Amino acid sequence: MTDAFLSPAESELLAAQLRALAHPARLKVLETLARHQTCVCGEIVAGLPLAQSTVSQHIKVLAEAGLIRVTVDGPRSCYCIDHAALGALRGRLDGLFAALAPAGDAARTAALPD
Amino acid sequence: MTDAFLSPAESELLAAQLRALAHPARLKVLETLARHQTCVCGEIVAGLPLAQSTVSQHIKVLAEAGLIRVTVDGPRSCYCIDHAALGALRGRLDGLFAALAPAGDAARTAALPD
DNA sequence: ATCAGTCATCGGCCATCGGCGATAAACGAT
DNA sequence: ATCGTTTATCGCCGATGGCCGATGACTGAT
Repeated sequence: MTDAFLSPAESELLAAQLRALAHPARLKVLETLARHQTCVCGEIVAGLPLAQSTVSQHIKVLAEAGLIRVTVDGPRSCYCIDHAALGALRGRLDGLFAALAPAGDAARTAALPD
Repeated sequence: MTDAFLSPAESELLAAQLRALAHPARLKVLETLARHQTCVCGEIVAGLPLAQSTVSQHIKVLAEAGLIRVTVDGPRSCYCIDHAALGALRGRLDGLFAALAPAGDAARTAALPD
């Protein structure tokens, strides 16, 4: 484990998923999806100060990153958080933070000065 | 806790830091910085297939996101990971993942099917 | 068949990103 | 003062992102 913490492919994947998360609107979409724990559709649009087409784009980004799943349910689409993918991402992030921590400082989980 | 998991300001900050992380080159910069646990300078450039100016830009992005700190040391600049900021970010991410998890599923940390 | 509702996609607009080479700025050494 | 070294900044470019309105595809109901 002294060679490379992230393979190029891993790095690319992690970066892609982080990029999908790295937008307030998309964070809000995920939050909305989590609140109604089952899938919703146009409610996401209602909760954002953006046009429907824009929200649709954001949803697409999240879906392409594999963070949410789409289910076509009649005339409307329902989305839900892919908890497995989110968990995997969390694992990757844990690995990243562990790699970036000073040497073997594995116990540095929740002890923050501020 | 039924209202908003992320305030608009929090959301903005988190998104900004995630965006800083969301690039393979910048991940590599952080990795390099972590390996030489003290600050380095042009070694970062040597470890990347990019021009010096490009790397400098990436470093700037990381610095502006508050993830690394710059110390001018004579003619050369030394960078080091801001572990406090990284820890804070990790905390924010933990909060995010907790908020996105199904209801009160706090124990879903490392049990992933795939 | 027609209409209304829902969502995805298209095209356009502008801002930002990511890359580069070139240049400037700061410093140590000669 | 003049180099050489190191880093930051400046244009420049193509590509991408984010936003919108408009349109299209699909469905269910009339």
